Amino acid sequence: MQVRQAANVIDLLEFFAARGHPATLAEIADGLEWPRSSTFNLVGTLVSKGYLYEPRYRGGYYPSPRWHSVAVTLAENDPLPDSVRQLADTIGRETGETTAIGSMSSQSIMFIHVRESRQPIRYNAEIGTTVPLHASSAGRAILSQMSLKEREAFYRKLSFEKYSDTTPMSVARIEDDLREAEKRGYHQSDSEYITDLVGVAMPLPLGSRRLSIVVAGPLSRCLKRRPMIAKTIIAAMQREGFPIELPSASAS
Amino acid sequence: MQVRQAANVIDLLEFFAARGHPATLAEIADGLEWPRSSTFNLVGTLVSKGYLYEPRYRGGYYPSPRWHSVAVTLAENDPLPDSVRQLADTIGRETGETTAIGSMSSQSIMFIHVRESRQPIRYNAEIGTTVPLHASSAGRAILSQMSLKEREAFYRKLSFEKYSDTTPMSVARIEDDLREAEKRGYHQSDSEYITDLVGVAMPLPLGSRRLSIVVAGPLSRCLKRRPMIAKTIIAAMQREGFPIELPSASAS
DNA sequence: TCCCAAAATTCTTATTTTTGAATTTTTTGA
DNA sequence: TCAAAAAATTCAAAAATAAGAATTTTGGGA
Repeated sequence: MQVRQAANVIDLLEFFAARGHPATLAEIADGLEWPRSSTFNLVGTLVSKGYLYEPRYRGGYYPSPRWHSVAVTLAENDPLPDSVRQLADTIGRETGETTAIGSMSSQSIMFIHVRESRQPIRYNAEIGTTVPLHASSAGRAILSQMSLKEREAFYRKLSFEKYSDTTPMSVARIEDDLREAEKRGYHQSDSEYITDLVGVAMPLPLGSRRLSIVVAGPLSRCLKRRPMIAKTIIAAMQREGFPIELPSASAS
Repeated sequence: MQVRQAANVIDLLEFFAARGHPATLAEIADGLEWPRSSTFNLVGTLVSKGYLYEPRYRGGYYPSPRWHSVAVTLAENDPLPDSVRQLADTIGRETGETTAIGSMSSQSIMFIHVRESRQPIRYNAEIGTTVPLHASSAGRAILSQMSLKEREAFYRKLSFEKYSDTTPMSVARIEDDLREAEKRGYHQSDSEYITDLVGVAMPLPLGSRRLSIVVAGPLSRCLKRRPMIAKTIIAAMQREGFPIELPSASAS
């Protein structure tokens, strides 16, 4: 069950991030299509908590700098090593495509670092974007780091949803993909979740964290380049001292 | 009316900021004294929004780096000039007491920048801390920048709450304080809101923003030093080119 | 491999919250 | 200065949620 007002807090935060300047109650209500009275209650709660304030008298509300100080504290405690950021940056520069670091998150994989391509047509992802674990190369690069037992636990909860014609729709198909990736030496995807989107991914174990690195871009530019992109990723990983592993799909 | 689940999102965020590492559902539920099922729903909502993730498989949840990227965007759009931060730092260093920049926020004043004293006994405030507009020197330094008409609008909504023996309990008393501050050349407070806390404040108009700067510390150390602290504040403001104003309490 | 304890997840209704409409306050323009 | 419009705030019925208890799943130890 979704907690509506928790989602509303997030929507309000993103509303302000997109807007970039204060908004009155009426502007918030109109912008998010919320009833005035609901907006009034939510804003009042966040004001009383110290997370919204009125920068100018009757000039509307804006998130207080407290968000920033809390977020910095959180980020300091959950550090992604600079070497990993640099790896993504290097690979992003060399391939010219959007490059991201993925981490498992429930049924999905979440990007915890993103280096966007500058091409006019590119894969637009941001930190926090999630994609299905089983229907993406970044996801399968994480699945391949799990034991068969762990994967089976995951499959038990998985409900297959058809995002496109190429979305894998069975456990057998996913396991096949993992075996093929092992032979090939890298994970790949072709419009399984987002139409026209092609990806190449490698597992990126980091201590006990299971991460993956993925390069993704439009079909037109990337489909044929997949082997070359994989070569670029693997070369950069070796240069920077990351282990190259594609554990057997049947490993226990 | 308070929106419970909005407050819960904030509490969860601060729970993680204080904890510094991932927590399982059970740990969150115990730590915040929430029912398991409610915790389950709230965490699920934040996960689906991309604001919580599982850094390690079954290793508990942690806020995703998305908080950080959104908070940075927000902070970039609501900049407090570096000159103001430097002013607070200078004054904090020179007085040895906690120094803050206040901004109006509904019925209160919120600290949007804080430079904490390093003394073992000191005023502990953080970004986002609020204090009553009428019962603090930082607040009256903001009130003094408002026209009588605006102040009257504020007084109409004000409900007088007795925080201590010296809390001002009438409009006349507040207006008296403003007049005295005008003669004195600075605003001051003595345990009006927090017992044992003494403050000295100056208005800090910044374009159309009405800010104030306040130095606050324990009674034992600060009561007699108030004139000296005021001198330090004013000298620093003049050096750094900030206007010294104590608008008449009766200005329209 | 099985069993047990702990954690996660589901389910249902009593309770709380949401929100449309009404009211009050503030701002704008004449 | 006044009137009209816009914004903020209140309120109570309607609707959605919270959370206790039950169930299922997981991980660790024998």
